[in-house]
Amino acid sequence: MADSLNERSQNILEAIVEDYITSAEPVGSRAISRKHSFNLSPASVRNVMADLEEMGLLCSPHTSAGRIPTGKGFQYYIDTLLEVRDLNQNEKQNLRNSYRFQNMKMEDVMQEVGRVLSGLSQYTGLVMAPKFISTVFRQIEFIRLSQGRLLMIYVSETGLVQNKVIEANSSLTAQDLEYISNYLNSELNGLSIHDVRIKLKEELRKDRIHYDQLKQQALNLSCAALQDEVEDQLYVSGASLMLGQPEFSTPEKMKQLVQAFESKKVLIELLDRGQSAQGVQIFIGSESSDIDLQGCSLITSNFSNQKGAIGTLGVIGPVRMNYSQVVPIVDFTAQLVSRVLDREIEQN
Amino acid sequence: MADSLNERSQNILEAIVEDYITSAEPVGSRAISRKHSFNLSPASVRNVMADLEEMGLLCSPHTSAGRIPTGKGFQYYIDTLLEVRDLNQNEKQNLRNSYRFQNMKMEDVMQEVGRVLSGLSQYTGLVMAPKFISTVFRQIEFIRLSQGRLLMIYVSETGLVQNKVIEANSSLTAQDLEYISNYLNSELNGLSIHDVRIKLKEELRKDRIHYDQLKQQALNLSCAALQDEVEDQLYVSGASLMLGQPEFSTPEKMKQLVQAFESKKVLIELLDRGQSAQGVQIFIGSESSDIDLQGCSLITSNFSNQKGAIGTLGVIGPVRMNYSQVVPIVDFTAQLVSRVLDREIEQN
DNA sequence: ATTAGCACTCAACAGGGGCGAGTGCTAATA
DNA sequence: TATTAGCACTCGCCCCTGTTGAGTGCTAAT
Repeated sequence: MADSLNERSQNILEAIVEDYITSAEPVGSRAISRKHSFNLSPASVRNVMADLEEMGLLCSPHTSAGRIPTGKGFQYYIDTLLEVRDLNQNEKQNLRNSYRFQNMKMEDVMQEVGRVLSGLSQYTGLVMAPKFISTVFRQIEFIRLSQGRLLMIYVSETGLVQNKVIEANSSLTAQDLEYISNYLNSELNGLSIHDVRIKLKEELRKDRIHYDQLKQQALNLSCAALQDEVEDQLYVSGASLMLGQPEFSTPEKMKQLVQAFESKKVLIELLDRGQSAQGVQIFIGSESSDIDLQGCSLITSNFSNQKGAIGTLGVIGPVRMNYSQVVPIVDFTAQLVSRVLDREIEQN
Repeated sequence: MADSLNERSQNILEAIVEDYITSAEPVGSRAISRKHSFNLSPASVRNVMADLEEMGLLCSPHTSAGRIPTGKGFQYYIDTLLEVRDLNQNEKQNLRNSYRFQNMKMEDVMQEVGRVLSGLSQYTGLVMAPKFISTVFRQIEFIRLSQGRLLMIYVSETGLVQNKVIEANSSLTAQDLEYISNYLNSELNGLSIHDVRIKLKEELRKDRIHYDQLKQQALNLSCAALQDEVEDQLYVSGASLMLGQPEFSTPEKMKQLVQAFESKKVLIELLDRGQSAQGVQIFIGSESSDIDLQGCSLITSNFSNQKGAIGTLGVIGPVRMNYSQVVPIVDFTAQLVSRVLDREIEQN
């Protein structure tokens, strides 16, 4: 239905959205008529604006103010009016140079990506590391802490390190632990955690009374170590940049925003929603959705290595965000990070 | 000099500080005269107040407002008037129950401590993990990533896991790496990183042309792995609680505060300053000190295990903070955490 | 030494008028 | 018939004003 807009209405809507993006203030008919050479008088523009308002694409904060785009208006703009140009070689190279991944461990790479995304966009950068369950097993080690407590260290294909403390009432010697980890490392190498879990279940079922006590132990331990879900890791960078945006200039809005960023839960849910999709995705935090992120938009893209471990990165900013600038940055960064992940994998 | 205050002045100063702590508003002579049974008229109180103002312990925001304590005033209050009562057994048990450390890895313990500190105090909780250089070596592992790149995993005595990517142009086999880590684990076990570094330097100097190629490699690798300084890990919890405090209710103050919390640098510097001291320390962010943390006070205490790895935890709140409530919490928590760290160490 | 009394100060609040940006409607125009 | 000039109207914003009330400093009396 919204596609039934004629060209003039589209042009005017586009002009309003873009003016609003730069000014953050209601846009009046006079400004549109003057700045953009439509050769239309303010009065004509007003007529079109009234139509757009009726359609729910614009609204006016009060009678004598200009119009601002509604969530729906932004949605329409993004869906049908926004043209995202690709970066040229020069810009790509600049972006590549912004990131310094040399000899960085995975956590630092994630953090660096967030920082750079935030710095380039001047909004808040988000990076969610690949979920534990989607990572590919590379190596596991057990280290004895105090009596009955082991430290498990897990390394994924891409060099992501996880550790966990597990209870183990039996007293295993250092040799036992070495044997166990060797056994697991040879058995589980190259499987995703998801597949690891399936395999472990099978093995445990098959060998209820295992001939080899130590192998039995190994299965038990790895079950304890790899079964539970691991909290998602989310890196938030440049949260304070959002506080500079006029839409969040009141103390209440600020507090709300900082709370939302701090708990991370809402953000993770939002990022999860885009995990199945490909390419850049845009979420508009309209009035309907989460209260915590009212007035925010999210531009995300997934990154992944060839083995399928998927993470998400993106930028969160005000709805009134410079989409045409940020979208290509997010897009290309996701590609870059995917390549970095693959670099970690041993070529054979 | 400030100690030359007579008893009445002290009482009045104390009353003002405590009123101000609960109300966050300038305290007038009338209120003091009425609420606290000094049997003094407002006029007499005013005379004393004028003296205290002259001494720099109080100030008035404007002529017709009450008085508020200056930084110096708070300092005096803390140094000579504040009585910190110990927690009774009941309260200690409650505090113990607030923390659930079972089967938590170190990072999670740190985070949990921050969360609970923040929750109990209703201010912002800070935890700085023991510095890398002060930790005691327990185990090191090397995992091959791609061609020429190794992942080093280091575990400290208390189960703190660090990892790092290092360049290694030589091509070492898995067996080589195992040999190397075994060698290092036996050589370096129980030494602090500080001592490890000294030992490595010595060894390298001694065996410039080492008879054993692999041992030489081991020394080189561990040098690369353990030489650099590692970024301090700081956990900040409940930053948004600070934004609810009236002293940070303006947008500018909020932004400033969030920025300071986000960069962490200022906080780390501040926490570092207290690392050498014992027991609870209080820093008042007076006008003179860091601009970023104006209006903030910091209550910290160090925690450590028997081997000497030192970390710091604490609470940051407005200068107008409830010291008598928060100080014992910070104190006892530090003791608790120290005990948890020791629990990790193998008893032999 | 303490206190009652009094004049004074000043932030906070509410009301009112002018300004200006912007709108909707209507009638004239190409 | 689509466009536009003109005009009355709306309403947020700003500035000025007067009032209120909490609190002070000073002085003289106790």
